[in-house]
This record gives sequence, structure tokens and C-alpha cells, in this order.
Amino acid sequence: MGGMGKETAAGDHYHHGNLRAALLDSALVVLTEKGVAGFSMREAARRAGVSQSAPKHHFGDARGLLGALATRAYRRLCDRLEGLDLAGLAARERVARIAAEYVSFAGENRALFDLMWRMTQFDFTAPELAEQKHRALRALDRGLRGEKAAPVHDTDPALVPSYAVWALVHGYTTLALEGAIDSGNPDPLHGDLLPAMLTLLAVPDLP
Amino acid sequence: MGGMGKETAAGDHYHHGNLRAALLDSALVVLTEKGVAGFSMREAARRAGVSQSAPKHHFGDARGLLGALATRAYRRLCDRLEGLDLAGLAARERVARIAAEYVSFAGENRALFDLMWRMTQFDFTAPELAEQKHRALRALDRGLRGEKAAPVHDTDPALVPSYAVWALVHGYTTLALEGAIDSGNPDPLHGDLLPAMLTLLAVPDLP
DNA sequence: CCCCCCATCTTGACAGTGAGCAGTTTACGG
DNA sequence: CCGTAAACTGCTCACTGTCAAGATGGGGGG
Repeated sequence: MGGMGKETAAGDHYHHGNLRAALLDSALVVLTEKGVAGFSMREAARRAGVSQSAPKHHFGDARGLLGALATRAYRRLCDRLEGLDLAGLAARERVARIAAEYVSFAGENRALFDLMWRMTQFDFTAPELAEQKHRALRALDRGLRGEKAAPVHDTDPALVPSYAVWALVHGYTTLALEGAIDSGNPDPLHGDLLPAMLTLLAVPDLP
Repeated sequence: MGGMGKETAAGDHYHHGNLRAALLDSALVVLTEKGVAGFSMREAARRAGVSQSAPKHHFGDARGLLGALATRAYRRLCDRLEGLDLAGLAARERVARIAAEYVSFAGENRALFDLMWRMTQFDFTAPELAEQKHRALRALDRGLRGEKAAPVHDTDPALVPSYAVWALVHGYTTLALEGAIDSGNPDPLHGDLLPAMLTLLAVPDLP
């Protein structure tokens, strides 16, 4: 992209209109139905009604398409985390809300959530993707400490609690989705195991 | 399988000898080199010096081969966890040792570790695999509580601390391997972030 | 002793995939 | 009104997983 100013409202009497967005949508559908392993770029193009090599022009190859999809997913997760209303809540309660939102996102977008943490498998290194991944931690940290302090540097010891919350919630989510935890429960993501685990975590109660 | 009694010491002047084990080994090599996404059953067979469809008889299809590989990986992880000498250590120290072992295993067998938690992507449901996955938690729990109590049922509230440790360590490991945490560190698995996070976790100090 | 059976492995073929390359259609700027 | 560059097409190539049918060899029944 860069200088194209026509993909927006031109409608669909173009060649196709805004193929990029349409491809992202159809790719999401395919990904949701077939999973990451069964994903096929050709099928995504097929569902968008274009030829098999049309995506080549917008995204370079399959990794490019999946990368764009993952980037969009990171953005959505960040938006949801930042959209939470945590004003006036105690730290413990803020953690619970954030964890619930994180788990809900994962449950509602399983294939997408899988993809997000599988990008190294595709040896994909896009700066924007790393940027969004970083934004996720910052959103989580801001929510945890009540929008207060500016998160300093990545290795600041003050970030340890945020990292711990993230790791615990993320680990629980992936293990539960994989069926390794609470395998009897048909919907392990909404049990009361995660809240119980979070009570074991000492979170500093900043005002 | 079931009644084959010749694959053991018969040597290699058979057709090939014990192809099953050879295939598992070459498959592990391919998996390590190319990663889960780039894995190819044909190449595994090629490296074992046999034809492309030789694996068909031992493992049904590609999922069968990867499943067997993952099962063996679970067993190795369990063995390592159970092989730790934790006698006379405080709970906090036991947790640290177990976490270190878990992280070491993941770092030394990255591709294998990835595969272990990706099996649902291959809609693979083998009873032995679930069994080994279960054994992992039990080993972790036994180590945590000092070989003392028999772990009761899966949903027993006494297991919550073990689940919490597992989730935290597992989440940290996957996030670190993915580059989401401590991305500056060339070897994030051996930093001091994980111990710092573990100190935030309240572990019951059973004798 | 021999021969047949069956597990094991090979060959060949099919459908489907990702990735390049040469050509064709279309909208826009001159 | 037309040239140009983007957008899109069909083609080819190498590769993959999976299947069906043919070779190969050892072990057990005759």
C-alpha cells in the first residue's frame, strides 16, 4: 500500500473493489473452519471469488497473509483489553477482569488465538507484528496498575507482576484449549479454576 | 502392532529391521530441523532410507507419526521431572527446580515441545497421549508437595497450586520461545525473570 | 523338505498445495 | 483519446499426503 487511495469507497464495480480486506475476511473463515494446519491460501482466494494467485500482489506469500491476519488479531485483543472499564476497582478485581477478557477472546477466536502464538513457526518477522505484541503487554500492564504509571523499559523489575499475570493467564488458556487441564469440563475456559489460581498470585495493590 | 515379537533384537538383516524406531528417530531429526510447519512425512521416510509409503504400515498417516512422537516426548518430560532429587528441599526450592527442569526441556527440544501442545490441531485423540499428558501433571504435583499425598481427583481443590505453577511456567515458556517476553535477551529461557515471577506465587509449604 | 501365506516394503499414480512466470484486463493520468 | 502501471488470470514446477497394486522375504503348516 502506501499511495493507493481508491480501495475504500469505490464500491465493487472495480476489478473487485478492496480485495485486501475481502481476502482477510475469507482467510479468517477458512482459518476458523480448517484450523491453522488445514489452512490453504488457494481456498481463501477461492472463497473471495478471485484467482489463486491474486493474493500474491497484496500479501507476498502465505506467511504474509497469515501475518496480516495475526496482526489484526493482536490489534483486536489490545482494543478489547484497553476498552475495559477498570476505574475505581481494586487491583485484585482488575486482574480478574483482564483475565476474563483475555480468556473470552481466546475462546471466541480459537483459531486466531492459536495463530497468534505460532508465528515463529512461519519464521515470520514483521515489525508491525512485534509492535502489536508489545502493545498487548502494555495494555495489560496499564490495566493492572490502574492506568497510573508509564511503563518504563521492557526489563524494568516493576513489570514482573504484569509478566506473571500474563504468563499465568496465557498458560492456563493454552493448556485448557489443548485439553490438558480440566479435561472433563466441556467448557474449561469458564470454570472457576482460573480465579482460584489468580488468588495465589500476589499482586501489588497500587491505588 | 500387538503380536509382533521380532522388531527387537532381530538386527537389521531383515527387510529393514525395526523400521518403527528408525522412523521415529528420523522424524525427530526432520522435526527439529524444519519445525512443525515444515515437517514432511516423505522426508522422514527418505532419511530412514525407505520408501515414501513405508510409514503407512506402522503409523496410519502423518498424524499417527506425529502422535507417536509427541507421546514419546511426554514420556521423556515425565521421566525428567520424576528423576529430580527433591528430598529435603523446601517447597519454594522444589518449585524452582521443577520450573528450571521444565524450561530446560523446552529449550533443548523446541520443536518437540511445540508439537506436544499442538496436537489438537491435528484432531488427534489417542488414549495413550492423554494418559502421558496426565502423568505430567501428576509428576509435577508430586514434586511440588514432596512426594507426600496421593493426588486425589482431577478437580480436587488441593491441586490448584500445582495447576497454577504449571500454568505460570508453561505460559512463560511458550511466550519466551515465541519472543513475546524479554525479546532483547538472546536466551530468555535462562534469565532471572521466571524465578522473580515464581516468588509472587504463594505455594503452600507442606513439610 | 517344500510351498504357501502374510506382514513388510516398493512402485506408481492421483489430488491438492505454495510459489514463481508470462500474459491479459482494467482504471487512471496525461 | 491513448499509454502505463496496477490488478488479476492461467500456466507450470516441485512438493506433499494418501491410496491401490505389485515385489520381497521369512515362518509355519503340509
